[in-house]
Amino acid sequence: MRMQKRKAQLETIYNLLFAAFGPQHWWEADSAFEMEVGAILTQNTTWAAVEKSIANLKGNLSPDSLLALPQEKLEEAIRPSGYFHQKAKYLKALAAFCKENGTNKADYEAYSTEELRRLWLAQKGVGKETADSILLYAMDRPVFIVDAYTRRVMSRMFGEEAYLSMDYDAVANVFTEVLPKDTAYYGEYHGLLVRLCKDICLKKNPNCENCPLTDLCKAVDKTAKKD
DNA sequence: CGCCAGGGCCATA
DNA sequence: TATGGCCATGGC
Repeated sequence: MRMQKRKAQLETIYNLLFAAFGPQHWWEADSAFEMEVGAILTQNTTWAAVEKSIANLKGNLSPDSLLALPQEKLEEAIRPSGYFHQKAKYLKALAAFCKENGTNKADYEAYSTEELRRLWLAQKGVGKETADSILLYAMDRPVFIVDAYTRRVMSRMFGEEAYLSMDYDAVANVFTEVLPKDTAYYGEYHGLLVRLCKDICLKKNPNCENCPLTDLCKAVDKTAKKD
C-alpha cells in the first residue's frame, strides 16, 4: 500500500539522520513562556540573533514582567532579531494572552489539539509554523512543524519541487498521516531536518549537484523499491 | 555590495 | 485562495 511505502521512507530518513547526527536537544528553554517568546522572535531570523534577544530579556521572561516593560525597552531588547516594532507588539499580545489563559501546557489540557491550534492561530503574530512550534515544544502536542528546511529536504529527497510551494497543512499531513502521533518523535524529526540543512544542505537549490545527501537519497529510493 | 535567515500580516483581485 | 509588498537586523 502507498501509505506503507511512505511510512517506510520517512522512517528511513529519520533513522539515517539520527544515526548520523544523534539527538538534537532541540529548543531547550528555561520555561514555556521563554519558548513561546522565542517562537515569535525566530520568525524569518537566525536563532543566534534570537538568543541575543532572549538574553536581553532575562529577568523579564514572564507575562507580567513583559507587560510591565515599556514598549521602547522591549523593542531595544529584541532589536537583534529584526522586525522589532512588529515583534514587540506580538510579544505584548502574547503576554496578555498568557496572563489571561495561562502559560504552561497544564493550563490548556481541556482543549483538543485542534482547538488549541485554532486558539493560538487566532493570536496576532502567530501563524501556522509559530503555532505548531508552540504546540509541539511547549504544549506537548503531536503536530508536525513545516518550515523552509522541511520543504527543502522533502524536495531534495523526493525530487518534487512541489514541496516548496505546497500548502502548509498538506506538507504536515505527509508526515502525520503515516507516522505515529508521537510528540518526542516529531520534535526530534524536525530538529534533525534543520540540523541536516544547517550542516550540509545549505543551498536553496533542491537539485544541487554533488549534494552530500545523495547517499541518503539513494537509501530512501532503495526503501521505496521494496514495494 | 547583495543575499538571506527556523514567517506573518495585510491589501488586492 | 493566491500572490505581492512590507517589516529590519546581522552574518557572510
